[in-house]
Amino acid sequence: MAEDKEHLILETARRHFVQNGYAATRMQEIADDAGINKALLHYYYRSKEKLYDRILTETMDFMVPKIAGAMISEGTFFERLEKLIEQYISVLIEHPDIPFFILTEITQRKDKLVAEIRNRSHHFPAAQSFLMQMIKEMEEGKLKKMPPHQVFLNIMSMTVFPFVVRPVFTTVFQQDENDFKSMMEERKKFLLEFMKGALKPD
Amino acid sequence: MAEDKEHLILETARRHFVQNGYAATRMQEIADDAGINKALLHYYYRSKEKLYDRILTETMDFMVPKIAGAMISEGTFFERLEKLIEQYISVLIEHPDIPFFILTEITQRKDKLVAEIRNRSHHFPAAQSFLMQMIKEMEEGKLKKMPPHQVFLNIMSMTVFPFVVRPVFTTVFQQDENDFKSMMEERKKFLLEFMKGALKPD
DNA sequence: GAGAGTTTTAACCAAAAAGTTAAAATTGTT
DNA sequence: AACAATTTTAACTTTTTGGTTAAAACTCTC
Repeated sequence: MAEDKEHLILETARRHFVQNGYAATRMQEIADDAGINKALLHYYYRSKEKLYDRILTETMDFMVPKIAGAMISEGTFFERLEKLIEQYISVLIEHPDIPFFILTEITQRKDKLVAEIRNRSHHFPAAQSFLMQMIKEMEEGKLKKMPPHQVFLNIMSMTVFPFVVRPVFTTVFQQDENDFKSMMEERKKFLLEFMKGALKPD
Repeated sequence: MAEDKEHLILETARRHFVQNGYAATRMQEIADDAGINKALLHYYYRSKEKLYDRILTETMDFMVPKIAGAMISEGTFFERLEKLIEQYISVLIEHPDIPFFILTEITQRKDKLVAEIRNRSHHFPAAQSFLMQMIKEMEEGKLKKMPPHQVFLNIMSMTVFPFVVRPVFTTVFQQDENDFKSMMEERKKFLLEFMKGALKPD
């Protein structure tokens, strides 16, 4: 029972912080939502900031290895790109609020976020190696020559952005969660084909 | 002098709301930053919410016609795409915080935002017409056949997303504002070429 | 059933922030 | 100079929110 409540609090807090950000999250609401009282909240987690820090750290612990892991596979550039897109979108379908969470708190808590990113610098080589292979295959003529960082930005944009705008998107186009999910499923294959077309040498 | 102060307050409030969002913005900070006192703030704008609403409305009045206007030009699909990318990125270079602002307040004030979007439904045909031409040229074989809404999402992603992640991006890659600006300038031409490669029929 | 650990109750405190007020001071206009 | 409009001053109230406390109640284990 004890760890149950402790865990329940953490998961409820996660939902609130991730969906609403730090400033807009109320301790009372977390308590109400978890069906417990504020006193217990502070019994387990001393303060709002400590609770938030824990969520941020756990989120980074979860996401960074996923992204990095998706970039360090073996094979040709397109084989690696396929894994990256496939794995990345799959994780985001499961956790669609995380990109927005990370972005929301940039302005407020940029220093904290950047520190968390820097703490995980051992994952940086994954992105490096992915970029290097892109550059190599461009030089070998297997891919059309273009600015690698712009291409990288394109890949990131096209995978992550839909999840960032999801709340507007689904509302404006009157989609439900399942419509969006299946559009993102379709998107895995589509994005790879799209990138192949764009990067194929003339 | 009178309208000066009124205007100064509005512009200062705009900066704060746009950069920090509603919840994290303090009326006192707006007053301090504008070099006036809180009393005057309420003398002109009755409450925080009214002030915020005004900023949101003005922002939408500014952005929606810009985006729509960029989509309704004449010419071939690629001519129209060129204008869209060129105009859209130019506006965002001038107002890099706006995409983030709009996104930040989705979760909190989604209803307000969606209402503001719906109020401007007379601009929807612009996007419609842009999509229609894409579909037409796909059917004529001038463009490779692919899901039009996915292509549209790609265009939006690649134009807007860089501005959303700009704060992390510049920090992590130790860029300054000018580095970012020139990267976005380069991006105008790059994106068009990229899209041409991706959409060219085999 | 004794005792440790957990949870609730209910009231409370302190700080932050929004908002109000009234009088005085300043500025602009004629 | 007189008057109206603007702006400041400074103290104040109210609301919201994070955080605390102490006692009681409950639960689980031995």
